[in-house]
Amino acid sequence: MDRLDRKILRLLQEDSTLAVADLAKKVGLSTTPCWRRIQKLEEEGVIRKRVALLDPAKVNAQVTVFVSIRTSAHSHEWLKRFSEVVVDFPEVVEFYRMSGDVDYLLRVVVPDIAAYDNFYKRLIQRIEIRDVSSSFAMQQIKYTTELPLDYLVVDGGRSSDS
Amino acid sequence: MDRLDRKILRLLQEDSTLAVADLAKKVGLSTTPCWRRIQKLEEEGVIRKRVALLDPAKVNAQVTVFVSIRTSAHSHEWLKRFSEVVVDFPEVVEFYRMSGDVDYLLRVVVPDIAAYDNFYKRLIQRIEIRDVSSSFAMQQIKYTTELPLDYLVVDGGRSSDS
DNA sequence: TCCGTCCATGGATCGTCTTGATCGCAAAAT
DNA sequence: ATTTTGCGATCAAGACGATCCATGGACGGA
Repeated sequence: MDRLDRKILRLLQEDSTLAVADLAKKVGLSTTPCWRRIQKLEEEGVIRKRVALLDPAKVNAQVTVFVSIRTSAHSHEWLKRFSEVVVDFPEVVEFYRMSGDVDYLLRVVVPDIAAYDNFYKRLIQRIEIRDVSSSFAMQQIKYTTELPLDYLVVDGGRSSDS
Repeated sequence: MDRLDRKILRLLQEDSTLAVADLAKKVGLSTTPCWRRIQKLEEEGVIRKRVALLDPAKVNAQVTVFVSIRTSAHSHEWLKRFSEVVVDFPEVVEFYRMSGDVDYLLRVVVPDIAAYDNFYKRLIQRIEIRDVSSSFAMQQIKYTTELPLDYLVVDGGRSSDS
């Protein structure tokens, strides 16, 4: 994993439709070794998958709600079922177990407040939850799937190269 | 926008490397009209872009921190500068303006707590912020870039088809 | 010096994309 | 009832990119 791999990852995170030849040119390699590096990154699982990102507004899923859940002392069974139920909802796009005050945090995506209410009802109908609190996002100022590559350990030192 | 478009979107959200011919087969079309639909969805901006998703652990960015920011009455200038500064950090992968108690919510991705501390210092060094509170995620139970397509308005009624 | 690793280059093959043309069906319009 | 219109199916063909192989050269370490 060196500076060149990092460049490749940076570019593919932005646009995975780039042709290998173009990618190679930008990275400063010829196509064959560039192609091999991509293969390796995929084999190693550094590149997990390639997906299409949709416009939330265009698919009528423009409202984000963060749902904080507190759950004082529950059985292992409950936790298991809780996870399964939550993960099943396509509206739940992120789901974290947290430290501190809140136990679980969900990011839920819906068209509007009415749809969120409906989602909420369906959720608490499928599993009993103690303490729930919802916060609505007014605006999504940044959303990216690009992970920072600054922390990658490269063998050639920490060149913070483009 | 009909049931077939929805199927196409569903599949491309999962895996954008699917060949048009295979996609067409799964959708129940022949390749040419399927290809034309994909083009249209891209022109219309329903499909925003195609990207590679990386494994957070493999790029040393496995820790998620949610940062809640409260900011009692600030100037428009401050808000503008605040947004610019925050968006600039590659560690900030999501950034929302919220309703209710918290004013802004960030999702920050770093390798460990030490790196978060460093990030935090760099942030408050670049802009003065009143009230900040950080919550660490212990576990990422679900993370998907797939938006729910159940709310899409299709002309052929609400067939909740595969 | 010798070896191993990595790159550049060129070429060959193969699959896929992309486009155009034509035909047929079915629903909507007149 | 007939026409129009809007898909989709099918066929065909050229362009393009991915993939793989073989060769030769540069560089650093043992």
